[in-house]
Amino acid sequence: MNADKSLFSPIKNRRAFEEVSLKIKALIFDGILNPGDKLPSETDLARQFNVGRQTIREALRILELSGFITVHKGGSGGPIIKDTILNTISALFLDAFRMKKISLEELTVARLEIERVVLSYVMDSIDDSDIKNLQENVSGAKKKIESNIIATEENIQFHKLLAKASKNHVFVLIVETIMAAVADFLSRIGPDLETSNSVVEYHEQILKAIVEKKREKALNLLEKHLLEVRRRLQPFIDQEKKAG
Amino acid sequence: MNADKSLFSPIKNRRAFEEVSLKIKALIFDGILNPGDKLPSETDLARQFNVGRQTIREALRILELSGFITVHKGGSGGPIIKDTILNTISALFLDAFRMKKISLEELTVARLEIERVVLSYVMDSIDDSDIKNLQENVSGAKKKIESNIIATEENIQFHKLLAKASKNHVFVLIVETIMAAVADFLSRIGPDLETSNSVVEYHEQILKAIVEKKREKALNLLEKHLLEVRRRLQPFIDQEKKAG
DNA sequence: TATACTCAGATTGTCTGACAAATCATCTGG
DNA sequence: CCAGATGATTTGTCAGACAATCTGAGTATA
Repeated sequence: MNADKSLFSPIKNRRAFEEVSLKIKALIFDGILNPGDKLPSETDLARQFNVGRQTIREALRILELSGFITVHKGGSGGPIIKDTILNTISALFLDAFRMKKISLEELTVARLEIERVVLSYVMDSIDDSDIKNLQENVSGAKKKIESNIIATEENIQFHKLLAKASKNHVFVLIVETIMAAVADFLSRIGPDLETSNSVVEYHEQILKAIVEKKREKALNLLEKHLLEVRRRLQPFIDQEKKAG
Repeated sequence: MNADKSLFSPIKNRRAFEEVSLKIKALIFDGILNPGDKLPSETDLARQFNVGRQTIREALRILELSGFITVHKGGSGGPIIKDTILNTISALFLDAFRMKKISLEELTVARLEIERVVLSYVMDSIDDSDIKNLQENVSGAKKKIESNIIATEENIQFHKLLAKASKNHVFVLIVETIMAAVADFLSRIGPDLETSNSVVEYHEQILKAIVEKKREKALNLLEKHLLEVRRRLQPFIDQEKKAG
């Protein structure tokens, strides 16, 4: 029964707008269309593909949501090829988290393990530019805390910068995705100033250990930091389980 | 300059179809619409939202691509709420891989590290049903090999089943995503029968070690297996670097 | 009774034409 | 050289129409 599928592929089930979006995607994959390039206007595309404008628009919606293009209104506007496709993935993951397909506990467990791995790569691959970015992040966060302002944004960013220092796009993608979900959750519970301060202090120590090339110390600090985060989230995890 | 954004949020920059898709998404998040539920027809939705049908269609395209709904033609067809949103993420990741935003080397490195972590969780959380699935997978692959048929599909599936046994949806998602990219790559280079056979033998040994609860042995086997895979891919990694 | 066929209704898929809104490049007056 | 008006371009949206497709009920047939 499995053989049928490979022997008789569907004749032509695709809708026109799918066909169009696939064709444009193929042009991008093949390097014929490159980031920054402008696509023709909707009317032109409709004429060239010999379909209606509505069909083109639905194809553009797909390409837009997939992160391949952005669309601008007005004179000399229109669709242009984007260079960043990666960040669109986090949005979908966040949807999944919101739909409770992923629990807070699963998220924190996975985060702990993955960040540990990432940090061990960071120890070998970090460069001066990464260190500078991280230092600016921490000092910016400290400044906020001194003015009694919660530094959630910087604290999330710290982990993304760390991932970037691993020089592996897969790690970057995974961490960004996880942190997007974490940020969404934090925005709902609203962390207090004292927590935010404690987090910044951990970040500072971790960064210091990284700069001093003290591998074990950095890993231990990260683990303590994330376990501490986990401890603070525990009530919510319990609550989720009870509601589940 | 950052404050502006939070103090004065845009009045109403959203396009109508975005508004519609967000509203429907919200209904799903809030549990008012549940998987299996049917949405009204496009014409009805247009009337209820007081917009044109084209606007509704563009909103539906977004929801469809995001994995929230499927759409069926014909009588008593129309859009219905889906229950699986997770698998749509792999598709986007695959796009990123194809666009060379992610290199084969980054992918194999990340895979090695993540599968190692996942396996260590599997050792504690695996149950009889998982073991049964894995055993069926391996025996199915062996049968194929005996008939001189390459068992790529089963070999990919093995790692997904392993992730599932970790009982953590985040791990499942990450592994499925990575394996989708691996499968795409393998389909392009077409692995030979001998490689496929070697892979199946590794899987068999790994599964045996898991069942026997020999943690270290299982982890060592997995590492050897993935390093072996890496070795076989090395020519392509070099080639990619040269082309870079 | 059970099976196969037909047909009407519903729904998506697509095209065309139209107009409003937004944006940019250019021109114009100071 | 700069500020504002202006026209052209392009997206965003609506309305109406028709084809393609699917469902399900009804009907004929064995």
